[in-house]
Amino acid sequence: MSSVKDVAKLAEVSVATVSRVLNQDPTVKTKNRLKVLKAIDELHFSPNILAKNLRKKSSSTIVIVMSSISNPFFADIVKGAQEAIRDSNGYNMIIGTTEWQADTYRNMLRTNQVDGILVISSWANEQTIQDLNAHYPVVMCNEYYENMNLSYVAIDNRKASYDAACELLQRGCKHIVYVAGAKDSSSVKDRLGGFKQALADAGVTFQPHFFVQPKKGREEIGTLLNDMVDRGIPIDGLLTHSDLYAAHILKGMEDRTIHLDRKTGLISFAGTFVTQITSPRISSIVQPAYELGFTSVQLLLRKIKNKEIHKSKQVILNHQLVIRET
Amino acid sequence: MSSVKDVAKLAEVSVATVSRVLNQDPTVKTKNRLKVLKAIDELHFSPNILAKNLRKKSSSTIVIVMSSISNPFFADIVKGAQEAIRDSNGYNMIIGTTEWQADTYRNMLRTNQVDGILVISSWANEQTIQDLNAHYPVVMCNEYYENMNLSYVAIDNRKASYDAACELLQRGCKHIVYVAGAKDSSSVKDRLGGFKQALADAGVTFQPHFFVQPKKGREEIGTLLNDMVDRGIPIDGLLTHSDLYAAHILKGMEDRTIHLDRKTGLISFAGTFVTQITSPRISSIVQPAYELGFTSVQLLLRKIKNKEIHKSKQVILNHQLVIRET
DNA sequence: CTGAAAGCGCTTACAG
DNA sequence: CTGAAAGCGCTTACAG
Repeated sequence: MSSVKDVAKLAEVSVATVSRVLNQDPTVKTKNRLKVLKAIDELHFSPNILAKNLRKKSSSTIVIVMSSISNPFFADIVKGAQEAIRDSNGYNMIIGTTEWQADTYRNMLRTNQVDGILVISSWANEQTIQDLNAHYPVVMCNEYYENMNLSYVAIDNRKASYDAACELLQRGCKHIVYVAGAKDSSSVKDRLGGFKQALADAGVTFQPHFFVQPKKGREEIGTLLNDMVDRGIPIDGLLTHSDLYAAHILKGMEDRTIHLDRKTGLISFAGTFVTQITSPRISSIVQPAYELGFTSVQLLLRKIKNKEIHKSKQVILNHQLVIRET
Repeated sequence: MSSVKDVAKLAEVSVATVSRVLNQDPTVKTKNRLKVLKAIDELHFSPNILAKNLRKKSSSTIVIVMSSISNPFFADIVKGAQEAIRDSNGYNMIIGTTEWQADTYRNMLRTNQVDGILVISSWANEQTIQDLNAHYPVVMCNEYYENMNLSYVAIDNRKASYDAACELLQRGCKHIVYVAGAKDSSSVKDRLGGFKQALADAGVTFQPHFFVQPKKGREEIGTLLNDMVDRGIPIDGLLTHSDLYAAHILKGMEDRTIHLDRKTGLISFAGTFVTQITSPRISSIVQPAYELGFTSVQLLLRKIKNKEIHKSKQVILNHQLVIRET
């Protein structure tokens, strides 16, 4: 419960000197420094961060917003982010929830509760991001918006999707269903673009009814696909936006005639642990989740430290096509 | 960038009045209130939370500590917690990481950055919890410590484990391997206790070499179990501390002679989505993750609001044995 | 019902 | 190298 005042009194110096010791100001004479350190120790003093941030108008804290905490892919990104924070010496990170509105985050930034914001995936619309990005340090991870001088870290989703589609086409798949993500984010668009491109390059016509976008949740996929099977539409390949989609498809298809293996391929994004516990194990475009998080935080911290709000940088990390049992 | 001072000037009242309007003080005359509200609107003012908390010595924020963000069971708990926070009108929640040391949390509590702490699972040792619990509002979720007047929410792990073991015994399993959690937490102990009790009640001797505790990570389980199989030790049932253990066992055993189905049973804790995407689907003790989180936050908020640091309450929620395909 | 003033616990020009 | 003082943006007794 002690404050700098108490420490100052005990150490027989001014509060200014205490503050200087706290902030490693080299001008403090060793003798005084030692006295202060001793007093701090005796009183079990530690500074009030609230007061410090209020005064300094900065918090050495970033907030990371995730659309869904239960997605294992995001969890891996967070691990990378944590590591970068640990390497940052002095910065902290809090995890915000999507429950909070954009206003909450804007306020946190405005009042210096946090110095910057890392947006993982598509939590907010373009307008919101643009608004935040104009005034505060923002980095997006995994998704992006064009034409707004935004810093982001992602993979080349178009290329990744193209690669996956080529793999399926090479296996001889002709009737490939594309299961898109629920929201119309950049990754959803880019991946669909890459998929179509691969078909076109292989001389295969893209059939609109092979495009499936479950807007209401994972359960819907099963229904949608089973409908297709029941209507006699042939399916000999699938490319899905997420591992969990793929896992649910695998389960949903189990008691149908369609059998998903290495011939009738199933490839998913993003290669989390989920792809390793299903039977068969799911082939996937593995995204460097850890690096995505790590690099994003590096970018954000650089922005904050160098006060480069209006300087943006884009980093594209490499993906990898890993063939497992589908 | 405006402050109460700016608002006061524009509304032609004192900052005290502005503050009163901000805090819904009913004594402010309607005319003044309207003037203030208008000024707030015009200036796009919103209060600086840092300054407010510093002055009020409370933050209306709780922090939730999780041992692992990537565990789907914990993610479900967090969802419940979020819902309770939303119902709380006015409280916020931040998610802390295990990276932070106990000191960080103690400091957050001491300097009113947060009003209370919710500890999910076993993040800290008994001494740390006791220390925090003596001075600040603490609630534990999913785990507990005895003899320290601690509030917690959990299931009856002993009973749950007993139930699961009985199911296996009833199926005729004689050689049941028990795969314990890595840390020696209350749930790990209680579940082992329940398991042993069930064996005893059924007249089956507990064999120490049927107790497996992978301390180094999930990968170890496969090795440990395969060793047993290779040494000719018969296994006709398994009870595991987590869904992920079970999922990995299922994969690890695939190419062994042992086949895990509804006869040679496999039952896991806690029934997350993981148990539904494996083949076969894993039977499990389903824990009410959402309710665990929800109830924990309720308990914590009550403690904070009523300033009942030294009054503790324990809530035991019901578990459920769900038989799927193992 | 309202305002002037003190204070939450820090940091930082400024003067010496 | 150090201290007195101002100030970050709020809230809250206190007096009127």
